[in-house]
Amino acid sequence: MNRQVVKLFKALGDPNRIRIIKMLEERDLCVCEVREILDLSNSTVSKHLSILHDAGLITQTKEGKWVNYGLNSKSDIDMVRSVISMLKSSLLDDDVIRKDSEFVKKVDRNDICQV
Amino acid sequence: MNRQVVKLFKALGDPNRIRIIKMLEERDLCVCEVREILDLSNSTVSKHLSILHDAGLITQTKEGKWVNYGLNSKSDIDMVRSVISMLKSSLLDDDVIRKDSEFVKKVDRNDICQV
DNA sequence: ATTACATTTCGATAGTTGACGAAATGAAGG
DNA sequence: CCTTCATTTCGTCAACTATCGAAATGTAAT
Repeated sequence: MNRQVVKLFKALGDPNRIRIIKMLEERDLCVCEVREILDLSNSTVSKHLSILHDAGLITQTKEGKWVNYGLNSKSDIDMVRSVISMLKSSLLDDDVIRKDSEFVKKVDRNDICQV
Repeated sequence: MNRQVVKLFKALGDPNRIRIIKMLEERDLCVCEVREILDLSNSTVSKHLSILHDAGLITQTKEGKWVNYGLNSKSDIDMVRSVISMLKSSLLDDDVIRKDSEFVKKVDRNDICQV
């Protein structure tokens, strides 16, 4: 059967990846910004992002030495758009998610990105 | 952070559980009907159903020696209702899902349930 | 072309998951 | 209360996943 749907839900079945999706609601982010917020290694964050990308949930664009990841809100796939908009109205009262969002708003890539 | 959301997506991140959800769109089913269709052991099916139940996606009601599982379309949780209705309009063209649905329509519990 | 730094890939490892069969539990009817 | 049969729980095992650090790759500026 259709593995894309399973892949989509699998991608969302991890707390760190949900946090990433919610952070990307604020703005596009690079690997090292996400690393700083989630407090994981670069390689782990890169892997999480590639899983989300593979599921069609996020886009990936090069900008100089950075790779910007953003929500794929314009996806061709109905279910991807639905899930993204569904998540937009969820977890609004979650402390971790709220803190993450604040951090994303405040932080400047040039301050925190030094591997 | 809120583990319920993660639990929900984890529950849906398995092809057999997606098949179960889609079967339950046809009608309520007991463990051994699902076992027959998915061709898994009883214990495995029971586990899958308990994961879906734990995620709030399905209801569980005793009927004599059977336990009927059904979609929790009236859930209090927005995201559960959204996901259920989202899945209703998905995978309509999937061969496995279509075959499963046909099977569910045709089959009688009393014919197939003998462990 | 060398350095600096962001990112990805690789190899290893601990923890989780999906599967089974066997044993335990529960419910209905003799 | 004994049997039957649906279901759940338990113990085990193989496969998968999340994580890390190290090595490899990519890109910009010196």
